[in-house]
Amino acid sequence: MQYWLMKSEPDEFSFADLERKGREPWTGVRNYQARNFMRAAQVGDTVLFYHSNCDAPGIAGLATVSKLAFPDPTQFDPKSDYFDPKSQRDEPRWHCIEVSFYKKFKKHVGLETLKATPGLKSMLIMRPGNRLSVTPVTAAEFKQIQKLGN
DNA sequence: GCCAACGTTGGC
DNA sequence: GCCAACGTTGGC
Repeated sequence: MQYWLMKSEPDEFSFADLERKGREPWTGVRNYQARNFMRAAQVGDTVLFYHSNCDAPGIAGLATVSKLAFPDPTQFDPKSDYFDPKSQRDEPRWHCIEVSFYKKFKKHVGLETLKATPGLKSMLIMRPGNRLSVTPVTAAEFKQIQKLGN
């Protein structure tokens, strides 16, 4: 059982959107490190859903991984923003996972709260300039964040 | 809108 | 394989 933090811009796709839809294929990740983390994700892993690039950056709630990594269909779609002409169908460059809504936090855990919590200073998301949209979270970090949210 | 950080690209 | 230029991310 692993824990992950996944970023999304709420203008594009928010935690409320996930709650409404139930599940969502996490397409459009075009960063090798983030892709590798998704390839490592297992069904049942827990996901911290982070809102980035918005008025109130922070963690809105929890999701779960509901499908193992599979080829991201948007890489083959010329009409998609995420189209990658260099990716071959028999050797797809990009993968995505499916995430499902799990639980809303009672309290939104804001970035400033994460920053103010000593045990969370090591989180990758805290690193200045970090741009990974998928990052692993340790069990200890997860426990603390869950406490903050409930 | 600014700007620091960092991944990617491409010339050499 | 180096590295400058460029684009993007994301907090502020």
